[in-house]
Amino acid sequence: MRYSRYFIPTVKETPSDAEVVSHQLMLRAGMIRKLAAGIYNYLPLGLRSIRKLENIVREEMNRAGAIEMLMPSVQPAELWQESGGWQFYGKELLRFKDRKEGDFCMGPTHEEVVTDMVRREVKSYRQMPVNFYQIQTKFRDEIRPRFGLMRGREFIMKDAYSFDVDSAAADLSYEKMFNAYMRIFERCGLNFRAVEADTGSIGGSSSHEFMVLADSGEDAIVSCDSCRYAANVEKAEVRPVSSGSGIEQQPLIKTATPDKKAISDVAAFLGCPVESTVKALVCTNGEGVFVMALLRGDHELNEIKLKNAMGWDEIRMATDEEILVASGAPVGFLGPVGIKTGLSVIADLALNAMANFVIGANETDQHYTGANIGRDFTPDRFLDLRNVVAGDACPRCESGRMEVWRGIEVGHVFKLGTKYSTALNATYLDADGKEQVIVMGCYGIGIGRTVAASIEQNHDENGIIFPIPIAPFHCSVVALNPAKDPQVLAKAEDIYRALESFGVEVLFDDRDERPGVKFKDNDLIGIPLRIVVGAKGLAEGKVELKKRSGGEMELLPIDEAVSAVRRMVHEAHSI
RNA sequence: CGGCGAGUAGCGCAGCCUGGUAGCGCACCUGCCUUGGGAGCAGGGGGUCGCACGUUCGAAUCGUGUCUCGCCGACCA
Repeated sequence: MRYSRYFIPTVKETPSDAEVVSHQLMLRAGMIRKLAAGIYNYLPLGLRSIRKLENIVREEMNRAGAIEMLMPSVQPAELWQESGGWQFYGKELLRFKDRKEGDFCMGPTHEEVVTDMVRREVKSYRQMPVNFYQIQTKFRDEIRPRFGLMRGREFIMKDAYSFDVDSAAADLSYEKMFNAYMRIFERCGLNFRAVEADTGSIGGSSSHEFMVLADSGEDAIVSCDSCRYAANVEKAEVRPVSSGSGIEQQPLIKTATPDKKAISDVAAFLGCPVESTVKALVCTNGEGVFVMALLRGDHELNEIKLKNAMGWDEIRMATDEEILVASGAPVGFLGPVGIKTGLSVIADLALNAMANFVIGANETDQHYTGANIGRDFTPDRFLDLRNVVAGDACPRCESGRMEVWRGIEVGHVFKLGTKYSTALNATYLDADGKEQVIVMGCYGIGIGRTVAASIEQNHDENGIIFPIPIAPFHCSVVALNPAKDPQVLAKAEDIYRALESFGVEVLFDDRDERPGVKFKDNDLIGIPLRIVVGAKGLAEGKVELKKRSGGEMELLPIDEAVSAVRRMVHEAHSI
């Protein structure tokens, strides 16, 4: 491709509304342009990267036995009413009417459509297992789209749906997809983790998220430094501690702690470590049910664990007024000792190992010291309620310690079970002629988000550094002062042609621009390899070869430069 | 949906408080010059100041309403 005939509108200045680096760089590199909030044009360069990723995904999905198809982005309301999603989904589902006043929506996902297709066509156990996938545009009317392609409203997604005769077979389908995802993200050259995840509103029995490690990631994940355990913090388990014993119990003493509400202030005021305090938090399901959660002072409540333990659909922290009504105690001085009956108290497992701790006295400006479980109060239940923190012991192996990362969710695999097949009555006849419900799984990859995540992970102060497999071009050939030096232009053109004849995708920078401009542009758009053809080197029959990722610039004879590029591109594709 | 902030040339911004000819840098066009890391000089084009209503002799500037965008929060396969 000749740069002069292509379209790469780069910009020097960083657009003010782009916050994360991948968004800034995709805008600056001329890969995307915003059309409306969370809705983007994919310009030629951006599209090339997206297509590269799509093809990797296709190859691996096909290799894993999935079958490509394409479903509509506009979907009839009837299907969503049948699954219950029409009511459940809320405003994120963009709804509208056609000319005949019929209700439709833009598909935010395709479980309904694919299950409808399957229930019509798949009637026998002989037709399974089967797994359909598509690469398609989804629309979710996010409350707050942000970070460019990372969280758009319209976005490209690969989604796959497996259909099996029973849950053992479904487990196999799940495993195939899991392995395919590992290959996909490895081929993309990404530093990622597959983590256990909460199944959230989509339901189902188990799921893994594929997280690209990046400081700008919206999710916190943890992984063991010695075994393979890794999980989203939402889900990550804490290793149970053995109960403390043999410590002599101190008396329970009510102590004045004037105006000390935050647990760190209380600890500082009383001169004890935060680890010796217990904080009480009140949560509600928003429907009038409240619960008091007890945690060690320095620990953080994991609302999802509490929500799941309570069997609630929703959870939030109670407001100050609600707390006063539910517990009869003022915020900042809450505690379980002598608490209002009817408010259930759940203690985090860490409290098992604690003795003689500080805790709120349910009176303004008062805390207890020397509190002990069993003697002074008894929680209704002990549960794992807190977030894992760095350094925690691994729940799965003996020696491991947990590490904490930020991650960008680029893929998600779910065991769906029979949620949709039951709702939509997708059944088949087994070998005995008996009707059975199909067992499903669903598997998504955010295509645009993965490209953005790659940039998030691979960039420097000059711009993007694409790994070869998803780079829009493999190599650029930069002709220095081509308008003035026909010799340079001619040689550069030869190199361009030679590389293309070997299947290398080349961006030939034949523009009549100053060298500095060309170098800056080529760095910005992140082409992995660069050959510079200049008059000086050419006098010796040599050109420069440099990797965008760094390393030394090499001055090589033309033939050697060409074959080196050919070799590197070939190697990158044979992972 | 709550709190905060912003809408002035393609991009980044000043001007607004204190009403009176709409400005700067980058980008763009022409010419000269320059050519190994976003050069220089000269000239030039481009804006119903988000929209509507109001106050005023006169509104980018003051008031009211509205729309859009962003940040924080809640929310989120």
